[in-house]
Amino acid sequence: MGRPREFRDEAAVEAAMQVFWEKGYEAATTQDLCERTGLGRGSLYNAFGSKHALYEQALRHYAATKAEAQLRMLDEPGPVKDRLRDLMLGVIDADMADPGRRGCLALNAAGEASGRTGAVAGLVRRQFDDLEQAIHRLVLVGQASGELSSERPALQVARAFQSAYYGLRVLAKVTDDRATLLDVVEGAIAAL
Amino acid sequence: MGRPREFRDEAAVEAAMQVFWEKGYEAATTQDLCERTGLGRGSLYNAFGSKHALYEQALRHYAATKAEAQLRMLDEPGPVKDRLRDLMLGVIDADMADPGRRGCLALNAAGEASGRTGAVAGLVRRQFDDLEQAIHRLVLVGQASGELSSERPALQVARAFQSAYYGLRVLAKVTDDRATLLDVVEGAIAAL
DNA sequence: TCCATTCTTTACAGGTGGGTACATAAATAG
DNA sequence: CTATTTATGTACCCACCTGTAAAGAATGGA
Repeated sequence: MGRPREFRDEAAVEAAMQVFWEKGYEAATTQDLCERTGLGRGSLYNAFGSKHALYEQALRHYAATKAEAQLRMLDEPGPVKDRLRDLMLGVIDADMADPGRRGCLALNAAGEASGRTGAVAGLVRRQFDDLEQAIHRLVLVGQASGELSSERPALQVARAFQSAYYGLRVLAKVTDDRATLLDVVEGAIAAL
Repeated sequence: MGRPREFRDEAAVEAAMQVFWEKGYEAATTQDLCERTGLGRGSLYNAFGSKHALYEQALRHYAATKAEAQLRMLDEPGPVKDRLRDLMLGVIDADMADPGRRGCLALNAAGEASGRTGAVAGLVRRQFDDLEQAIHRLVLVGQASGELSSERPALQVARAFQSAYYGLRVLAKVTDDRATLLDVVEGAIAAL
């Protein structure tokens, strides 16, 4: 009972996520969050408790939407190499189309000192682990079908690819040269 | 003429670099900088002008010391694969020995929104380019001597390795599992 | 010795940060 | 209709942030 919320929690978290994504945790102000969510300070603190708690919610929301979409992309049919290549090409398109060069929120969180301890570190680690597992499964499929060589352990291959993936996202932040990023993609695929 | 400085500029920049490295640009306060450098606010602002200008100096200092040391490591004699492997193994040792998990300052700078525009972005880009060139030279050497296959363009190989290198540094921030990181190393070397 | 110059110290300014208190509004249960 | 519960809006707190002003301390040169 009691007075009902005038907003959807998820919509507010989505808006907050955008703020943290653009500015990072430290640089984002509670005023930014109020403006973007459309909430007054009272409502925002009543609903989420603190800036940091809202940040954690935003990271969870990112995992459940953006990161999840990436993982689903890997489950589509077709050759394993094509799926992994499409994952990287999709990232290049998305990152270069974004004028703010926000990159990956989880990766940004890992970069800030506040993201290397406590609950945030756990959320980031989980997203990294999920990606590792998804790639690992895919490599196993490729090795089973004979598309990929089975000379090296699947987990090692998966981890090397994952690493190249994060490196790609880092590079996409500082370079405007698509050719550089495409070299990374072809290099990573050739290494499978 | 005039009253002489009571400190060495480089020592102050080194101390400031440590602060930015540990906390990031946004979270570092001018008070942190004063305490760590041992300077009063007046001296600090007189010498460096602003927090942001000092940040740029710190990045330059990082490039001239830490990053430069990495590049020199690549110039030592021996097989190309060994040199590139040692680069990565050195990073694993350094990153895991660091309780603060600070990682690479340039990479951290790229993660913060303030590091994606203006002078800071340029400084970061330059460090990335320097590493790309160093690896590229090394791959060319390896291909010329026959140690590495010449099937793929040296620049592509170099860029893929560089990408894995940055991915490794990202992963080193969130995982405590050395085996994961060693997989990345072996995967990246095998891809040469 | 006196001056111009540069550095150091201290105090402070103006603004902004995250967070809270409180009065008011909107709903339900009885 | 009243009591209770929950949400909203406003006003506010106070700690802290970056940057500056001003006065005193060292230097070199005339």
